Amino acid sequence: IFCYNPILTCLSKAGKMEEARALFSEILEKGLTPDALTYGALICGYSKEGNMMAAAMCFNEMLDRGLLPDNLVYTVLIDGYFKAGNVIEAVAIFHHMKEKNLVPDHVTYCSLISGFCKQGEIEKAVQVYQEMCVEGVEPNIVILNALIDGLCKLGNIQGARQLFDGIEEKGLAPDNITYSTMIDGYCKAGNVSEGFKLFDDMQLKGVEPHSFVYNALLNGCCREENMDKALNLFHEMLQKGFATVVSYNILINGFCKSWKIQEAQSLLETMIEKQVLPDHVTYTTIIDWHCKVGMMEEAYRIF
RNA sequence: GUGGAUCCUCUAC
Repeated sequence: IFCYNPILTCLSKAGKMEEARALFSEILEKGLTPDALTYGALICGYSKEGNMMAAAMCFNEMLDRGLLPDNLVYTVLIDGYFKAGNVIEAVAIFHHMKEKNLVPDHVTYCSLISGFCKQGEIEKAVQVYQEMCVEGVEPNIVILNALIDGLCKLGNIQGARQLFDGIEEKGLAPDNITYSTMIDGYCKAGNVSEGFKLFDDMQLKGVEPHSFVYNALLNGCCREENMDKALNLFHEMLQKGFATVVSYNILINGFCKSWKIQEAQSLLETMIEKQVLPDHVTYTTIIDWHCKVGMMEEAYRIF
């Protein structure tokens, strides 16, 4: 079993659950006894791919064998249930974990907070955050990022900004994700200039913006249909090597929204030249807009 | 020790 576990872990991590399942059957056929790590690997893998039925079966089998799931197993289950939209089960698992006297850690709390945020239940997320603080788990930057994002996405940009402004007095420092979250929040709220202000601030603080930050701003410019500004930024990105397939997708969509289908089309050719592989988003965007303007022949050709 | 958490783009739902 000690030989099988690491292989199983690798398969689960790579998302190859059919193979993991086959290996697990082989373990049973050989008369070996799976241990907590064996089940842990399977549960992680299934949860990650959103197969919560299979994850739950493994979890129950594990309990039936008298094996004790650790913090990590509970956390991936909570995370998986939230991502599958099953808040009830996620919360039930959290309670189960506490009944077993396990101590939820940063990652567990973060999964709960982010999960509630994505379900639009920000007050629950805040409640968990407060409970976490009472339990003596100090907030870290990842947790604050999750909360800030939740507030932004629910349109509470002021609340997000308050949390953001309080980061340093907690002895923490905003990172690239913090900035890209806030900047995206401002851009989506229609306040692109505040996004650029934060973009300057972060550089003054020595946090070098990476591609997500640029992409958020790029998208902000496109939403304002300010394609000149978008192109300026894009050239900076090209120079710094931060232009990804997402950056191209944002620009292509921006041009399409401004009815500049030709520009979008030539950008598609540029990206191919530059060895940036178009993905399904690129093609969905281009094809969708060709349909919208009635260029069905061309849409089919690209398809 | 090892497996877990947070940010950007399109369409549809």
